[in-house]
Amino acid sequence: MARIPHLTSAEFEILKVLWRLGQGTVAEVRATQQRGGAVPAYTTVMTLLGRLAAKGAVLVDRSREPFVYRSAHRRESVIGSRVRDFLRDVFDGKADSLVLHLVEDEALTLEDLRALERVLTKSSRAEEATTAAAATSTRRGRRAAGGRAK
Amino acid sequence: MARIPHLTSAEFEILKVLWRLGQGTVAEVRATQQRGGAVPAYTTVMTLLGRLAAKGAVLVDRSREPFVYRSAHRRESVIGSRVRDFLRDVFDGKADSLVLHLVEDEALTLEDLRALERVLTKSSRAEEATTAAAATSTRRGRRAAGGRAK
DNA sequence: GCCGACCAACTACAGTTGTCGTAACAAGTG
DNA sequence: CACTTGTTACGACAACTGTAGTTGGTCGGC
Repeated sequence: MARIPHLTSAEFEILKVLWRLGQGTVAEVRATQQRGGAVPAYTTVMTLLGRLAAKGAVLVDRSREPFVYRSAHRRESVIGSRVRDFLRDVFDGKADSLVLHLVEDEALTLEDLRALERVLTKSSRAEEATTAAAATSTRRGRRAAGGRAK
Repeated sequence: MARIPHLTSAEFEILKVLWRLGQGTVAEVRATQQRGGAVPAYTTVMTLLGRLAAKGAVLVDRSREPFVYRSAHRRESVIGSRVRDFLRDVFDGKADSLVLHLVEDEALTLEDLRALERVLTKSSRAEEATTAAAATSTRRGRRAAGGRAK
């Protein structure tokens, strides 16, 4: 599980664009960056992509010019890392505390929670089915649920 | 609803201590700061408390020496602000996306979710009851569920 | 064969953050 | 009283961040 380097907020924004595009040149990233109003200078985007490349967060294809950049990690991994950090810093690592807060703060309703649960119940059943199928056929299986802290 | 100023991570740690203590002097905060191993220098804590005071995040009682500091905002408010920022930056403001991620990332199990729901269902019923009682008796009421975005 | 459009490499720079060191002062102690 | 101890007020600083200007090379045209 590759460790995700620390990303500043400007860098993270760049990554989000890269995930959206799949990959892109400095100019493409710059054009896609849709934050309200001002587009950052070309060199600003370049600097950021350079820093990201330096810390291994993006890969650069220098065989083509202009260089083509893409994220070195899947979106889910990076976001997962951010969530874990946030959880550790703010909720002492306890995910249920966060969800509880969300509901109490009315960012989420009880109904949202139930809807989510329905979706998840269904998908988890589907996954069990495919896992079982895979197990009996290809014997490939998938990584079982790892041990979660506390 | 007082706007919470932006807090750096070191500043937030100080606030956490202050909430734990209720209030405290530089020395007390410093002693309570329990991060693994190294205690920060006395002046480091002072600088941080000073910066927090400067941005209105903590209140200082200078009538007593050593000065006594305490958070200017309730824990829930500050955390709520942090959560909202995080949600906006990482999940496009969608709380349900975050919870979905949590479950998919196994930080939370379906069972945790159900347990949470049970707790919340019970407390929301209790709140309804008290609200109704308050409404019929003192006419005081409480802020109704505010409009949530989207 | 010079020109403007692109592009990568550097350099720059002010602001922010995390951590301290020093000076100066009040109170307690031998 | 000379010292030690606990405090506040300031100043410092290196690392990190967000943003961008400058330099110098390439390439397709006119």
